[in-house]
Amino acid sequence: MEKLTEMLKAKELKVTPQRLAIFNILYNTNEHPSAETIYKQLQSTHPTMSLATVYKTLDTLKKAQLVQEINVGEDSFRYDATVAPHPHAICLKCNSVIDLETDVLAESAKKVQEDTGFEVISEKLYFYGYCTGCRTK
Amino acid sequence: MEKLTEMLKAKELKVTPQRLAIFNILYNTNEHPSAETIYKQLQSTHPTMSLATVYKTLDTLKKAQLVQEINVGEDSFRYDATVAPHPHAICLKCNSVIDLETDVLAESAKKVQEDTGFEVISEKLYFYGYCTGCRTK
DNA sequence: TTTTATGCAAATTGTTTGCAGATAA
DNA sequence: TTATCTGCAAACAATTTGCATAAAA
Repeated sequence: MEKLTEMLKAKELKVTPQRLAIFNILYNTNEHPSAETIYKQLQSTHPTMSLATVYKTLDTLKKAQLVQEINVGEDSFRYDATVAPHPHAICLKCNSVIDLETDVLAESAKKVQEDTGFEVISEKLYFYGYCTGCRTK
Repeated sequence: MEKLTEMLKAKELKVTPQRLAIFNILYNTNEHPSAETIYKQLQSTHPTMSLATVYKTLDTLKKAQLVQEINVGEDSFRYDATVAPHPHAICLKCNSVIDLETDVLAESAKKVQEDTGFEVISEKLYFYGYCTGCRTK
C-alpha cells in the first residue's frame, strides 16, 4: 500500500505492520467490518495483534482521513476505506452493508443549506431493507 | 396522552405512569434526548424511576413503533417521537439534532430500488455541520 | 388474582486508557 | 537514540439481564 505509506508519512505517523495490515483489510473488502471482525481476521496472519491496537489504529486512520466510521444502528461501529461520501444499504436479513453510488447527497445538502441555513459539512445516508440475495423469501 | 394509551392497549401492553412520562417527554421536545437525558429529566417528577426502566420502556415503545431510535455517531442512542422518516441535521459544535423536512428520501429510495434491486424499507439521512446559531464564529 | 412492569444490582459488551517494553525513524 | 507505537490488563460507559416486589388489568 504505497498510498497509505505516503499518507502516514505526510502526517508524521509511523508506518507499522499493524497499520498496513488493518488498512489493507479495509481497502480490499466491501464488507465494512467492525473492529472485532478485523481483529479476528488478523489472528491468523498477525497473532500477536491486540484488539486495543485495532481500535487505536482505526482511530488514527480515521483522524488521518483514510477511513470512515459508519454507524448503521448496530451495537458497534463499522469501517470503510472509501472516504468519499456515499450512501449505504443495510440488509435487515443478512446484515450486510452495501455501498451505493446514487448522487442524491450533493443535491440534497445544497437544498438543506438553502432552506434552513444549516451549514452542511458532511452527510450520511442509510437505506434499510433487503438485498437482492435476501429478497427471495 | 390518549394516543399512547390506545396504542399500548392495542398491543396488550400495560399503561403505566413510567411509560406515559417517558413518551410524554419525547412527544413534547425536539431535542432528541438519550436514555440518560430522559432519566435525568424525570428525576424531579419521578424520583423512583430507574435508568433500567427508561431503557426497557424505550425498547417497548420502539417495538410498538411509537418512537424511533437515532444514531448520530455518538456513544449513545437518541430517541424521537416522530416516527415518520425525516432527515436530521447534527450540529458539530453544540451537538443539537434538528429535524428537517426535505423530501429527498422518498425519491432516492425509489431510485436506489430501481438501480440496484435493493428493496428499501426505511432510510436514515443525517447532515453534519453547523446550525444557524453556531455558524457565526 | 393473574399477568406484566418496575427497580435494584450485577453482568455484559464495545471501547478507551495507562504504562512498560518494543519498534520505526 | 529518541519519539512513537504496541500489547497487555485494567478501567469505563452504555446497555442489558435476573429476579423479587409492586402495580395494572
